[in-house]
Amino acid sequence: MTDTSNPDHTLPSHFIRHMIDHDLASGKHDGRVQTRFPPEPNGFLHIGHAKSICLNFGLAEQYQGACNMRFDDTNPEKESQEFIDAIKADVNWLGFKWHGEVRYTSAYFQQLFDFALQLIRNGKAYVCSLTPEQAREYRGSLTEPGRNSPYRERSFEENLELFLRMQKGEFADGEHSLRAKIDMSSPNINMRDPIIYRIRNVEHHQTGDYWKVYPMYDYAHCISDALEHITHSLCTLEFEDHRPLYDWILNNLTLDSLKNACLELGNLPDDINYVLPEQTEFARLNINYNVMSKRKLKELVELGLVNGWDDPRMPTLSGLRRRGFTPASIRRFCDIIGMSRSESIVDVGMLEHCIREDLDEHSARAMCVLRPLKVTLINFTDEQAQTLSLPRHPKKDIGNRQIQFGPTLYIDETDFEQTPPPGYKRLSPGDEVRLRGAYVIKCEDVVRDQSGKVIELLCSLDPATLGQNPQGRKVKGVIHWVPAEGALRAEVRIYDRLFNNANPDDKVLGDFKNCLNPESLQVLTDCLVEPSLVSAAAEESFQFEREGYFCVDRFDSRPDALVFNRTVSLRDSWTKTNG
RNA sequence: UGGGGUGUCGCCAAGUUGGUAAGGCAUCAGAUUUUGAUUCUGACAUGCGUUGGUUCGAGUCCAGCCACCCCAGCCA
Repeated sequence: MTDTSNPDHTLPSHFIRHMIDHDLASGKHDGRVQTRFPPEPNGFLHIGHAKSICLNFGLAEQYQGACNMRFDDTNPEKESQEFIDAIKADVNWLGFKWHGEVRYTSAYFQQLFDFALQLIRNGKAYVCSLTPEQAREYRGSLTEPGRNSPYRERSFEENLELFLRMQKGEFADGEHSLRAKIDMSSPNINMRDPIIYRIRNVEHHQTGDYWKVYPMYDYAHCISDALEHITHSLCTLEFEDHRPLYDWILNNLTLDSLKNACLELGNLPDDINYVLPEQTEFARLNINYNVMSKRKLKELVELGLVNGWDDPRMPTLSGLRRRGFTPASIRRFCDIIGMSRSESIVDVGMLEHCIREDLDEHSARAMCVLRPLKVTLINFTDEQAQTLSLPRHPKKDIGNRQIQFGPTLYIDETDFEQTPPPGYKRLSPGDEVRLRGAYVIKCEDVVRDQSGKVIELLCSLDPATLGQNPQGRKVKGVIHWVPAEGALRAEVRIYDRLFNNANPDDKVLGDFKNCLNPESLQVLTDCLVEPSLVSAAAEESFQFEREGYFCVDRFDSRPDALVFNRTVSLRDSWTKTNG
């Protein structure tokens, strides 16, 4: 990635790296680091997932280990192949390579089922026939212990028979469940005989209609980790209370059976010491002015409040991509936000900083006039027209672009002010300004329509100012422009934050949708871009000088009808302090 | 009022076995600049949720408070 051009960027230390260093020093996993990224394919990935992706894949890279890509697909009702495809595309786009083939928890359903049989045989699991409502009642509450299920002491023969019949499809959803026999009075509710298998008579996107019982996350995840010989199982804070269960499941299965299954799957080099995986939690990512929950993002999509999962205003990876964010900028962001166990809300300015940093260095410059205002040069004729050559980048030598300079051109409406405020450095009546890469011009007259709106500026040009400063006076400002001859019409989509409130999740708002920013999308259809942009490729990024960074929309832009998305504006210390 | 966590600058976040508060973002000031961009320079926590205690010395140890987050899906 572009990190190679930034030798200053060193990997920050954090508690997970410290832990791994410690494990490695003690020889715990024979010096191996095996991680995994385990999304459920029930939605699109967002920037919060990027944190996890960068962590898991990044750690594997740093320690010469490996990171598996695994779809945690134990709940067929909410999942689909569409999401699987989108997630794989996003991870690839971010630039990470997973170890071997893509894994699926569903590919372990048989092993998982066999391990359940083992638990039943050893009296560690039983079939419970309480209804969901009754089960909730028996579970107790946060402050009161639960009560044992009346089915808790069924014989193992009966449990075995019932569980087999559950899988045969003899029962309706919810009629029975398989539960781990742990402790109904545990202060940790996850340990009150958690359900590990439920009946679901539905088709699974990977396994079809073969299975009638599906394992729960807590049961499947730890075993899947063990089967893939994961050394460090990293997840977010809300799973902290699940860790005792993660360990309980693995510790109540025989180590040999786990190891053998792992060996059979080819996930364990036979000369290596088999150690069970351990779960470690980190804080999930929150960014102000954004929502990060899959449920809320899905709601925005389904209610049509945004134009799909890849709407450029969405914090999804596909949205950020379409907006013009680069994989390098997102990886960099994940690096600088750090890793800790304290819940925090990162300023969206950090993300903006990362994309500006990347695009400033790598994107070509170009000129685009968002709101065209005609300028006619009164002392310059068609015969004097010439071709100007401007560098594509102010610091890096990536060639030049050609621009026609003639007597008619366009500047931005906002670069002219009839009565300029103090400190104004643009064009105003009787004043001079430089046209970027060209001459200094002076506003001699203003043409208005009946309503008084300025529709044209008549300016004079100082022929001695091409490539050099005028004698005896200082010209304060530089503005961008586009030639009337050859400029291309373009649509430019300007995006603002999706929410007006820094914390859309705040309960006092009632609903997060109450603070949607009605002006988050502004479409400008009469923009003019310089001729060199005819050859702009889909997704290519440019800095439109003095405006910001823009990319060619990967879906809607055509050579004869260009569409640009503003990724982010330039930093601006002028409009920040003035209107 | 059960259990599990977290509290270091406006926002993130480092802080080895206690030794006298890294860095980034943002902000402010100045320099350079044919992008009010970039770049550069400088400023920005006697303070580490709070109250006590131990100590020559505490963000780091101890105790008590306070605040916030997570958990009662046959979701993940």
